[in-house]
Amino acid sequence: MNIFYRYQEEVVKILNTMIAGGELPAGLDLSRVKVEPPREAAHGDMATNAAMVLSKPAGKNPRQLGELLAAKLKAVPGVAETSVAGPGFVNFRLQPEQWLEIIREILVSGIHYGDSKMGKGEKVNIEYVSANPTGPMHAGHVRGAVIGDTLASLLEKAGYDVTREYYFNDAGTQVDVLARTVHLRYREALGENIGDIPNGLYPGEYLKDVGQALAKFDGDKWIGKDEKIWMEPIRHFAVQFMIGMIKKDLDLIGIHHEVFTNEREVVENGTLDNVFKILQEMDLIYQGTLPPPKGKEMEDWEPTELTLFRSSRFGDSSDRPLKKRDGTWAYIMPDIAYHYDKIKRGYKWMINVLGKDHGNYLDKMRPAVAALSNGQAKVDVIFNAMVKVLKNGEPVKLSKRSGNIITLREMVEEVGAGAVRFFMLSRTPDSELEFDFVKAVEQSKDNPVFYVQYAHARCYSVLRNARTMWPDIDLSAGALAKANMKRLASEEDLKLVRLMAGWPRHVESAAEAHESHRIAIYLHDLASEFHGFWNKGRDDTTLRFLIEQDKDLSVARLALVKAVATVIASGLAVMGVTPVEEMHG
RNA sequence: GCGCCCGUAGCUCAAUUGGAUAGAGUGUUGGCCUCCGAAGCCAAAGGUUAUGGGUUCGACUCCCGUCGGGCGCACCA
Repeated sequence: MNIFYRYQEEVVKILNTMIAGGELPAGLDLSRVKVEPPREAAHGDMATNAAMVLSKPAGKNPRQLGELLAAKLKAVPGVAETSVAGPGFVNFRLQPEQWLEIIREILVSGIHYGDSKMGKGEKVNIEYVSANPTGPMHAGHVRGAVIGDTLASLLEKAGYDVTREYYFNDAGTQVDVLARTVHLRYREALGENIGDIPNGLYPGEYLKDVGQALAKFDGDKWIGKDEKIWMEPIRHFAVQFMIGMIKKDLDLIGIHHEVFTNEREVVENGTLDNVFKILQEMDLIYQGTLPPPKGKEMEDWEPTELTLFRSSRFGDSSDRPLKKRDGTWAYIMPDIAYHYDKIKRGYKWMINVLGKDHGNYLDKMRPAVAALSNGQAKVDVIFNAMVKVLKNGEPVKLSKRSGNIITLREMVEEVGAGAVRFFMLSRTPDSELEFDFVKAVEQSKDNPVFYVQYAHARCYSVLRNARTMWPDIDLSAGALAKANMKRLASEEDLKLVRLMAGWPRHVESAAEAHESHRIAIYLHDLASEFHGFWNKGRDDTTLRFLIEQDKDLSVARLALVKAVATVIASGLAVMGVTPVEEMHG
């Protein structure tokens, strides 16, 4: 259990005793009482807001209440000293052993340090990538892919039951275009001179592979036939091929979805009709005419009676059409049906990672999900902004082979999967990101991937040197956990430990906010603290990790170093980045 | 015009979801290698958090207005 909760419980226990003893009025709401690390380390190890939160309902001066609480808190085992500060914060320090215990916990838990039960095993569905199967993965897809995949890992670490899902549209006009292009490439594969790819078809040369595969598979059976005959089989063939290609691309950055759902299936298996019926039975469907959009000049607007969904009952700005005027389904209908399918599969949260240009997707889905789940399920959408791909500050030249895009494969081959993933998480999703091929492999502190990896490698460097110094030393986590941690008495030691003690809190708050990029920020902080410690050892020999004359202290420091490496590895694991034990090059 | 997102150091971005003196990197200035990896570290400097109100013990964070930017705006995917 995370150490802050432990002391939060102690604080609540004290408050309850005070209520029982009449020092505080009964019926106080203690849910807002928190124990957190103070912003300034100088204030203490932990701080509680209890006195400030309760002063009004308890009718007491916050400082006085704080003094009362501080006095009682001081008697709690493990607490070294307490004080009241500012508007009524109760700050307290723990006995160093309390902190040092964290090192043992990290060593024993390994990469699972920071795992939480916050999610209570609730089912969460994260849908990401979801690119249409018409081409290879490219720069435009990578960011959402990494954000979604990392969020999935993060939520798993926080105790949710996560499904990684990919939804692709194989029912729209784009896949028909794909089929036509593939037919052309197929004729080419069979020796025909097709000339330039006509406008409106996909120019990328990657479709040559599909054409060739089709030629090998079906021979010349589609030559000279009418489109009506070959459209469906070739579309199917091409879509399957592209999905296979996308899976291979995603594998390059370690992304593996568990469930692939296609739109055609949702339509053909009747889910869509079923959902419409359900909405009708709920009396949420009617025939009506919407007012024109406010203020916008619509030259072609004319009042039309459409089949409408009463989404405004669920917070939407207006009702929405589910059928076009010709009676066919509006485009949001399959999406609604798909979400209904997810609801039926038991998800409490449905998270969707989309590009910023999808604007009001959330507004459209939320009412439908609220209606269809009876308010039980929630949708969230993470919108991510564009990635600008640069090389030394200059826009990267586009590749002909892939159809004038920068493919994921090129990115990974040039800088490695770890750097790609780390960079994609280095900013909040909604801000634009520059991905520079040169910077991503630069070996300096400007490069956050390098900086964090370097800290990890340095840890292992220390461990290697320890073995040189004491060839028979046992560096296993189990052995190091038995080190004499009390020797870690310097402020530098404790700063690192406190930071690592906060890892479980970061995991939980990042998971709750659905913000995977915070992991990268935390790791950067930790790496920075470690590099700082390392350099202090240059001036002050008592702060070296390895001190030949003092093996007892050295072993304790080795435990600390191993713990740092473990927490970094734990964070990188969430990000899907492999930690390195040595830098090379 | 309506809705959503955003506005933080010269630049690129954080800020433990309402906490105490708003932090990193870059750029500028000055230091640190007989020493576990200087691929790094330390120090100085840089701010009325776009702006005006409000909510409360306390606001970058929540609410309202204004200014500025991005995206989306009946039935097109």
